[in-house]
Amino acid sequence: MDRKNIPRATVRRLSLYCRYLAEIREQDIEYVSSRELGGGIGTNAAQVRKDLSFFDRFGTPGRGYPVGFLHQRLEQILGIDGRRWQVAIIGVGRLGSALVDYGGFLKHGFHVVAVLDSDKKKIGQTVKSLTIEDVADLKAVIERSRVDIVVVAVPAEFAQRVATQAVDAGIRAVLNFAPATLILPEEVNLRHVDLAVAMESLSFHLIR
Amino acid sequence: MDRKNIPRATVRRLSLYCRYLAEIREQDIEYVSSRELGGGIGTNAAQVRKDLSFFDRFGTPGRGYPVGFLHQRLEQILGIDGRRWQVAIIGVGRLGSALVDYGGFLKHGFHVVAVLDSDKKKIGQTVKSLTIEDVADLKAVIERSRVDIVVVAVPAEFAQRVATQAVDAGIRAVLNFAPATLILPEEVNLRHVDLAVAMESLSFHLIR
DNA sequence: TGCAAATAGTAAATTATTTCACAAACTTTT
DNA sequence: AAAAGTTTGTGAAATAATTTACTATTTGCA
Repeated sequence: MDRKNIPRATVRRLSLYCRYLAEIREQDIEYVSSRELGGGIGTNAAQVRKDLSFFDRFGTPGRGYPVGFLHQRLEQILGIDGRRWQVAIIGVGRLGSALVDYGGFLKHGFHVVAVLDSDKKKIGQTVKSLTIEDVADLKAVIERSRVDIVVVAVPAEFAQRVATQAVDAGIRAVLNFAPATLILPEEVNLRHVDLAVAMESLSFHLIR
Repeated sequence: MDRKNIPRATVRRLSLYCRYLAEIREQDIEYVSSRELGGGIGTNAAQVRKDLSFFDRFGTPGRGYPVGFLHQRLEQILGIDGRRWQVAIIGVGRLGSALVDYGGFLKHGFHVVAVLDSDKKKIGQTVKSLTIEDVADLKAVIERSRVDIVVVAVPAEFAQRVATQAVDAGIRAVLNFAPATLILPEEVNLRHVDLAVAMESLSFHLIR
């Protein structure tokens, strides 16, 4: 696989291509053109070809891309082929618990292996057969359960603290749901799922 | 306010600046430099100045930006100043219900005024003093409740259908939580909050 | 087999976004 | 009141991402 700098937008689209391919694979479609594939995720043929060209030559001129093969290769490229990512969710509020049994997790090789909170009343209870642990023991939990990815679902004011603790415990990938900007070392992979930002962007465009 | 084409990334950052300003405003800080403001959201001073320069000259050389004033102006620019956006949530599964009483909504002028589902067992029940309505009545609900923004929180296979119905009923802004690409007319504002894409992007970078 | 149609791959052009660099404006100090 | 120190706003430069345009393959059919 490639060392080149892949645009972040390209990586995002790879996920979307992959999802679309899974769908049409179900329908036993064998080949798909860059035009169809682009149309399926709301972009164009040139973008598809450029995105894929970062990795390999997957297609056949005159025919398009072999659906099954490309799907498989994209799963490899995305690191969701057979691999098993261990996820810890910090913060078992409404959102946190919704995430624990979010079906999409398991389907793509992401396994929730630990759930943590700071609320003494919640610690010890179980969610989906996982015992809620004390966030004070974060480092121990991360090591014991070999966590790869930490999901931050705590209130904004605690988000930076738990994220920093997770990184100190060796975590290299963080998905943040808290409405807060996290400042973490460069080398840590950080993604935000920010409802407020999305809503405000809609608001911004609606009034124009 | 301006007609120019504002980069999407700039709009995203405006939200973050706004949030950061709200925080330091609480601490009665009166001025903030572009450097501090950038640092606060993980970008740099030049980016801050360029972003703000799309709209107006807010700062004072040698001093920085007046916190309260800039915060207020950004709220205006984002359309979250006193205005009241009416939101309908379609799909009252785990995620949908988590969203209904997501505090951050109300705080920024977004009011959930309707909740819909297709499940006969859920229709008629109440969530946060809202009666769950039949998604078959979507158009009527949107008109009656003067909905501005529709949040799609249904399973992927139904997402396109309800989104299209919402647009047909006059909706111009959609926030999609379903793991599906929605194809909607250009002029409709569409944002995705896509957990799978975020996780896969982390996975992609972790294996490199 | 040969020819028309379709489509991938890619270099170059274009467009968009970010960063640089510096003059002008303002504050603070002496 | 002048000098020194900050920090903004902004054109220009640099970088990044997308789109265009064209070549080369491959298919499918006569």
